[in-house]
Amino acid sequence: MDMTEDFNLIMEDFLPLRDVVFNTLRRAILTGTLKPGERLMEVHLANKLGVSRTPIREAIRKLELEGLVVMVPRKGAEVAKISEKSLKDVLEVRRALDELIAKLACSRITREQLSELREAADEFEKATKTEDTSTIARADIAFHDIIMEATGNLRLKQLVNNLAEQMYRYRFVYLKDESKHSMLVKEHSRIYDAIKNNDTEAAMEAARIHIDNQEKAIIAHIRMERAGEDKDSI
Amino acid sequence: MDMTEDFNLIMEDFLPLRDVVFNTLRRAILTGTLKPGERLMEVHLANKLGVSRTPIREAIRKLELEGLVVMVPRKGAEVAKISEKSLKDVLEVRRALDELIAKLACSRITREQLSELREAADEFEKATKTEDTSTIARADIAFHDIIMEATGNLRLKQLVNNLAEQMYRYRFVYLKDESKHSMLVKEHSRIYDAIKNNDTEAAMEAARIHIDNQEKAIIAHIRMERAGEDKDSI
DNA sequence: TAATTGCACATTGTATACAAAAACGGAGTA
DNA sequence: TACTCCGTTTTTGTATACAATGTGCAATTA
Repeated sequence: MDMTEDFNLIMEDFLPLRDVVFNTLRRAILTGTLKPGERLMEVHLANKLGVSRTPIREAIRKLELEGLVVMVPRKGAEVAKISEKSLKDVLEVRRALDELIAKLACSRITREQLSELREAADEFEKATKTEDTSTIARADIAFHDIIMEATGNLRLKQLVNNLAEQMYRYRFVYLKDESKHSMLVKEHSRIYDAIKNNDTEAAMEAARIHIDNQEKAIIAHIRMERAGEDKDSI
Repeated sequence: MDMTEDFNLIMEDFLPLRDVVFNTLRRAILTGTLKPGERLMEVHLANKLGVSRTPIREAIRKLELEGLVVMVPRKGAEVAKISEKSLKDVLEVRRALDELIAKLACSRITREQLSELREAADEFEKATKTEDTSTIARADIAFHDIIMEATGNLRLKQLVNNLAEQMYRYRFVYLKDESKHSMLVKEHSRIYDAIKNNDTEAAMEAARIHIDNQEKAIIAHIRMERAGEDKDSI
């Protein structure tokens, strides 16, 4: 192999190698270091990461079930391609789940969580002033994590995390556009207000709008990206 | 080991052994042959199924990500315990997804699918007359599969399948009770009518009621089961 | 008797070896 | 040139070997 990919083992001490490899490969896929359609060859990865084939294979089994890689029989694993259709599918589900999250949060949020949420919303507004996209992204995640936590539903959390990963590489898209920042701040405020007032309908509506806007930005971005690239896979 | 579990390799020809093992173990867990908390010891399973440890381990990695087994570090895998809380979490999510399915099916179902759905509803009614629970279960699954297919959302299908598995062993509970059969038939009819008339609100409502009734039956069953058993795990 | 140490064994974690199938390439032929 | 056949190589699929860690039991000691 001529190319030297720029990823290395993510050392999380005392985790089994398979999990270390799993996290490493997952991050590489989600950040785009491993590109859609790229083959994952076991010996190659094993040499690159300095482990044997066994942990590599076990990590690939998990990535397979997570949908990040697809297996071609007797050929091995390759990074899953993300079509516009599959992204729309994901967003369709996320919309429903985000509405559920908003609804549950309304009835279950505690006083402390509510004040944390207020702070997180303020933090987000402050972050949009810094113009640093990754700071903004962190603040956005923090805000939504609090709402997620308030639902008290672990399974829901797990599912949404998994779905969120599928669109990870597009997260920055809708945060980079400064003209949208004030709108995002307003949307967060609406969500906060609705939850505070225990107004289920308003909370769900606000969550829906929030996702809709993300969807528009992401789809637009993908179309652009596709126009500039080669063919049918994004 | 003194006990002889009654499961054998499910032979699906030309699938890699790891997938055969995966299906075998999954079915064993879902049907209760492998009980919650039971340890999955690699050599034991390997001998029992007549393969080496490698496919066993790879199958376990997938079951792990699916949530059917949990790993205890340096101790190995054991069948996940299902608490009432986690089941409620699952059902809460399923309710939202089933409403989404109903909504999408309303707007996207084709003429053929609609007539298939009519037939499936009739088949279900017929099945309830046979008194054979597994026949009824099959008919129920067939009915819901058609609606699922009509949504055209693969990701949604995948998620719901996974969630459904978590409650698989309780599926029979709400189908065994004959007194509920006429109600189930009515519920299916309501769902069919709503979808046929493209009445989104009614379809979602009907789906919600359908799940609510399942939830009640399952929770009641679990409480009974728990009362008759030992301790805190179901 | 109760506690503790140490050893043997059981079990997982990781690496390697072997088998089989598919991909590749080159020689030969029309 | 285009095409096919055949062997070589690469790569996955499966099995086994080795390492490391935990667990239980017995023997020893206070």
